[in-house]
Amino acid sequence: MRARLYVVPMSSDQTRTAILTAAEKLWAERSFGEVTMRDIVAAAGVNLAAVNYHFGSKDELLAELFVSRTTVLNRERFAELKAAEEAGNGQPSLEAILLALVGPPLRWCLSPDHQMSAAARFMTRASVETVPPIKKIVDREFRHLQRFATVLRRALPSRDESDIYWGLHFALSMQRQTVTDRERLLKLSSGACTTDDTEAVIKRIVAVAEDALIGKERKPMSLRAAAGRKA
Amino acid sequence: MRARLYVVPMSSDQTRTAILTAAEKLWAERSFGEVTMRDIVAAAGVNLAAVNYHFGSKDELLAELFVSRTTVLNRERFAELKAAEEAGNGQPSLEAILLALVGPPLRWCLSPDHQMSAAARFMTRASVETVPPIKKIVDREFRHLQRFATVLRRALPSRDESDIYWGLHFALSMQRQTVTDRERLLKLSSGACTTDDTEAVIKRIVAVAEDALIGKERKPMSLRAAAGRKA
DNA sequence: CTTGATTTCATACATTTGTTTGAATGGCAA
DNA sequence: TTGCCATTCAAACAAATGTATGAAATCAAG
Repeated sequence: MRARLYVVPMSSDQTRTAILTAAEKLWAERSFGEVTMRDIVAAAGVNLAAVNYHFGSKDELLAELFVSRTTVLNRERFAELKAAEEAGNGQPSLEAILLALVGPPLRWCLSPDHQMSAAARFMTRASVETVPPIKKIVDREFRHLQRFATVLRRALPSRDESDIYWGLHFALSMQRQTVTDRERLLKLSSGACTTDDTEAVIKRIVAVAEDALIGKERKPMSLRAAAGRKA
Repeated sequence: MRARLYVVPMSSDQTRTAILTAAEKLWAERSFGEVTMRDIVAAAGVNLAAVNYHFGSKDELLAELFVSRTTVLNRERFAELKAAEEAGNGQPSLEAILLALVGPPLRWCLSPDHQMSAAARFMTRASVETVPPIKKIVDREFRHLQRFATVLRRALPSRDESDIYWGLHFALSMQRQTVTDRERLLKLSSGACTTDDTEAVIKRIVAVAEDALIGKERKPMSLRAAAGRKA
């Protein structure tokens, strides 16, 4: 083909976007330190100096990308939550709350759109990253989770504080590990655990999280020695 | 103090152990690439060349450490599983199976012993690492999880293949995220979610995993719009 | 077309990285 | 002691990393 010996300059925004896209894709699969600037610019098809020119530094690129995604994710979550609140006259159902919490990131991850899928994996990977710019942003995330805790508390007045937070923690645990381990789970189960039906997966996780939060007024039927009650 | 200007040579084993201990502690908190050999040898109080001399390379150090911990962890898990099988005349209870799966790593993590605690965090961090030597070892882990899947299948003959693996996945999800997010959860809940009572935490996770695996013959009582059945 | 600001580019820079080297040190058996 | 092997050590190595530089190229306005 008529290879471009000299790359035709993109409009500034195109270069920025190309970098962000490439970086996200790479960081979705490898950790921050393992992805070099040269990897990024190669994948983006731009010059090495472009990252520093447009973002200042590698750290700032990561921060900007992470903030950007976090903002969108939170917007989606709270939009769903708000819709559920209105549908329930101010008091959303437990199921609706959990759907608003774990639905958006799972839909990203399981989406056939590679970009969204990468975004979800990037976010979960970045949130365990210990590089300074991330830690700061992740800490800010607390505020958002607190709001979910508040709504959950109202929906489950009989449960005490720790039950609420443990339930929140378990819901997020399943969501996050599903994002990161989707492939592994598929292999482990020899293909039994597909994630083709996104909403089915989400419902499955929400159902378990519901049970975790509601507690056990369920009585077992099968072969189970009397499960020790919480000491 | 009488500082050793020239470090008194340790017996070979002491140096090896010091390196392993230091590396594990550092890798429990930062990712593979973010911890340098100089960090490790400084923390271990040994010479820079010691790592290469005793382990060959940074990769091999990581691999040896990871294999070592994995071996011990699996031994503990299967010892508990075997004990449960014998106690149940070949058929361990669902609770016992899950206890054998998530109990050991959680006991490590929540242990007051800093070494064990670091080991647990190191393992979960390492298992998401993408550096080649780890990927190979993690893949080998499949065999072990398969054995848990087999036992679970026998304990729950009515549930189909995917339910078993999803349940396994959820149990491990909660276990892993609890190991990595213990501190965050404590802060998020303003101290409500303590992990002082290790066995209580384990029971909590096992209980949720049980519910996930048994399914829902529970009927809700509270304010819940008819939960949409799987479309 | 010319001008001036913006963006791209090849190249170079200073650090930091994992690793290697060869001399020095220690313990221990002969 | 002597000699030998394993270990430790300071120093240096090449390679890779993030960043900076100044010239070239591009674009938009006059």
